[in-house]
Amino acid sequence: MARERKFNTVELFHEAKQLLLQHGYDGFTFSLLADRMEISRAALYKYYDNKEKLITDFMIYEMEEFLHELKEIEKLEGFEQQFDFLIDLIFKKTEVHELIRAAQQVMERMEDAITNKNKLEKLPLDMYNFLQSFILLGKEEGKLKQHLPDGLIIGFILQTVAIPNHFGIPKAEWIHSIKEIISQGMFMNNN
Amino acid sequence: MARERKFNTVELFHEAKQLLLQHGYDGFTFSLLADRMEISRAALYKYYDNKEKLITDFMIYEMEEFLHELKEIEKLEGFEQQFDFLIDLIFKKTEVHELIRAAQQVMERMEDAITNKNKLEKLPLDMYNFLQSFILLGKEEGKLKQHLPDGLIIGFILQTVAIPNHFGIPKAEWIHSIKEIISQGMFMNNN
DNA sequence: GTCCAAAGTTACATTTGTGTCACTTATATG
DNA sequence: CATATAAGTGACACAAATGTAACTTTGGAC
Repeated sequence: MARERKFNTVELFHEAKQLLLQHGYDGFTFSLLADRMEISRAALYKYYDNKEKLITDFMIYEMEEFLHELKEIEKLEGFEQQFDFLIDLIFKKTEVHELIRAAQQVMERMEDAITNKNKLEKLPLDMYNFLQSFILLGKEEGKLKQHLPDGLIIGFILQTVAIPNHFGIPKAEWIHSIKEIISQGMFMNNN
Repeated sequence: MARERKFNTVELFHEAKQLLLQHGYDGFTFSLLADRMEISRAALYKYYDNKEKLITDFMIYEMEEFLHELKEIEKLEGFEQQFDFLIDLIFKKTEVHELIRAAQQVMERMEDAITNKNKLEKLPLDMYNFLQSFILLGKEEGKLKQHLPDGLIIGFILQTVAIPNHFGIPKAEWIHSIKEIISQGMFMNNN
């Protein structure tokens, strides 16, 4: 009983992601977004009170999706299979990491929109906590070194995705080498 | 034969760095910077034509300083000493990495200011090339695995600085564990 | 002490973004 | 086919950033 919508949330979030990755929080504007969507700027205000609301809604959506895919890890048996799955997932969803970074920026300037703030603060920790059971499995199976802090192990793995491949090493070799360094290190064993 | 300056380039770049790290390229403004320096905005235009010029000048300064400190590495004998020096330097100058990231953002929007553009594109590569002789030494001494791509080894080491320490693990333990993972990996050797 | 040149400021025009409101348009339903 | 209603637009007032130009201040040289 009303007119058809010109865009949906998935499209909107897709364009928002591009802009956020390109310009960061401060460079993200409703004008840019509206232009890309080929709608008027005012139309965006029908759905989101302001920039903060839109961005936080988007980030929550994005992180929840990542977390959802991540939960598939539980279906795999044994630490080494889970390890491979995790690395591959991280490289499939390269951006989530940058977005978590951007999320910090947003939170610094958030007084209101408390609902979202709570959710947004909780999600990265949820992810870390969820991954901790994966780390625990690795330590129980005697695969991971006991004395390394869980937080570092998780952070280390997640961070590898951001290593810039300046010399254009082929993706397969790149990921393979990263797995090797993470697991066995870059030193020879001849000391 | 003229009036005394209220600020010097070092102060200026110091404040610029804070702002850039906090707000990124898009959120960096002359107003913010002038406020912090307690000078008028217009005074900045006496020295820099625009935002791009100031930021690129600053980045070149910052990277050159890092490169200069990095060159001290040549005075050290043997790969392992150099390895320790490099890790410590990276953790001392945590921000350089984020700045290199921000530099990419700037370059995308640079048509003019060609002089700076060339210099700015060159510097990260200079750093990589310089570090390659360090990698070469490691491989020659039989300390580093021959088959790992140089670019990955360098990138990997530089990237560790950005791992977020969400759980506040003490700095000494943190850095020590990172060195261990880089060199020996996080897996046990019992496979 | 005068005077020049560089340092700094104030004030203005322009542009870009924000948020709001009155308005128009499309369409499912009766 | 009439109409209620959500979707979308255009236009306004306000705020903030940019770049420039005319102005004032300072301090060393003569």
